[in-house]
Amino acid sequence: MTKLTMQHKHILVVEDEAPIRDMIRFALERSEFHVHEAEDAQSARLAIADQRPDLILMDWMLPGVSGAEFVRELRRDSLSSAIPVIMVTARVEEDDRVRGLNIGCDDYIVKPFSSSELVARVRAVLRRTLPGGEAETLEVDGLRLDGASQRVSAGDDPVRLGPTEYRLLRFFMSNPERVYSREQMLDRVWGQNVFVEERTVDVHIRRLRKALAPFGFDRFIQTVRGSGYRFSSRAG
Amino acid sequence: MTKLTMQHKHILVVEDEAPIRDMIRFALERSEFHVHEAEDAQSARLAIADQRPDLILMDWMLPGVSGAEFVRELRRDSLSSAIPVIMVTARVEEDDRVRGLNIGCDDYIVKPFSSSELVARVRAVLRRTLPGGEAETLEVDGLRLDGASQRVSAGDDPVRLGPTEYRLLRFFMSNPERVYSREQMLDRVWGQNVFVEERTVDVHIRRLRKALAPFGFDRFIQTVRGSGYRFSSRAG
DNA sequence: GGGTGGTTGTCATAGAGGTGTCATGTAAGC
DNA sequence: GCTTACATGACACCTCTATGACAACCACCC
Repeated sequence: MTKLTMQHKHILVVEDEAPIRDMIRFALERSEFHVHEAEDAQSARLAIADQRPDLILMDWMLPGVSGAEFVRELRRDSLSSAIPVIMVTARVEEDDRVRGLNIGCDDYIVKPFSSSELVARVRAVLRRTLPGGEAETLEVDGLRLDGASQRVSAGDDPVRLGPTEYRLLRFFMSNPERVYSREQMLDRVWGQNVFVEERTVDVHIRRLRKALAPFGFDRFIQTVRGSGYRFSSRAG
Repeated sequence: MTKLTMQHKHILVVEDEAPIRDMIRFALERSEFHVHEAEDAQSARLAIADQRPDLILMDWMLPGVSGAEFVRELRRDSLSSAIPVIMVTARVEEDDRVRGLNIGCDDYIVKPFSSSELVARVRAVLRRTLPGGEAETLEVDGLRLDGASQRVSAGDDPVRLGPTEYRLLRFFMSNPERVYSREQMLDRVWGQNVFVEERTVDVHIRRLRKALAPFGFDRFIQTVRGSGYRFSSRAG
């Protein structure tokens, strides 16, 4: 497990209104987070590539792109697909659109909010997503997932995985010995509020198993009938 | 088998102000949840024992006990320790709120809130906590049931169980040394209001015994003629 | 622009696997 | 010995999962 202090975590605030940005910065820094700022999508992209923040706090309304679109973009890129996102919305925007669309954010917070609420939600999301930061290297019995290079290998042989299978495996390896329902997996691998059939998980499980099978590692991906799946190096 | 869809989940609303209770009930029922209500801690206790809700929505300020205290109480009792709790707080109470997520509740929501925010948070929490229910690990004399991985092992050997047998064993292990009638077992293992022959319990008892027999643990499942069954590590 | 190779989500279908009920065998209590 | 209650094996039904195929989509290159 990584360091338990979530202080010193880097948070990127993407918000075009300076007063709100300041308020957020003040609240977070008082709680000992490191804060970076971006006013628009473009500078956010740079900041992400540059700083590799641990969490992104993003306004729903950005000049140019909509928040939803931007989150989708982030999720597509393997560099940023693992970074949790908290969406900031105004109360008036807070209806169907925000949560009906395919946004893959991890939580959201409604303006106006108090600084303690902000900090609490940031902490909660970090707590949920922390283990398996992203750059970490995970290894189980010769199956190695290198977060920095985004590569998976079995012994000396490389394992070819699609982006989704990679994220799925990373999720499993950072949360082993534990059953997850298809719904939970959609939340944590695909992103929250994404409208995807639950059965789609089965298909990606199969693809992951297929890629691991030549090395015998498909035995790690275990089906728990009626509940979901589990990653475990021990026998089923 | 019971359907696992999130609709039809039972939610207990613990709130002393009738208007807010009504608003919550309206919002949740429109989203096809079943709602039960309680005005204070005492009637909440009864409702929990009686209805076994899937989620509790609790006001921070209750007459008598504080919400925090009540959550702590719920977490201590094995009957309720696995039920997720969303705390409802007023904006003025926000100082306490930060502690909210450390208190043992799963999320919180600030008054005034919109019904869509309420429903979204309820759904999110249910999604996170769905499978398996209890995550705690139970062990008796080398027979181990691990809630997180939904796995049962006898010493080092895994024990293969179907879903129903797993739930049955978990029920037994968390309520040992006590006789339960077939009807009680149907209620607590199959779910209330399920139309199943009482004799079916016998069959699942047999299946459980069969799975445990290779390790000698079938002796824990004891028949009490005329009454039902009992789980006990002591001789029958 | 139009391929091209790769990835993704959905569906249809096949196939395990689990479930509830019954018929029959066996033990317990009187 | 008789009655009643439980144990057990078999079985038809049904739910859940595995798998292959496919069309839509994307990034990239010619």
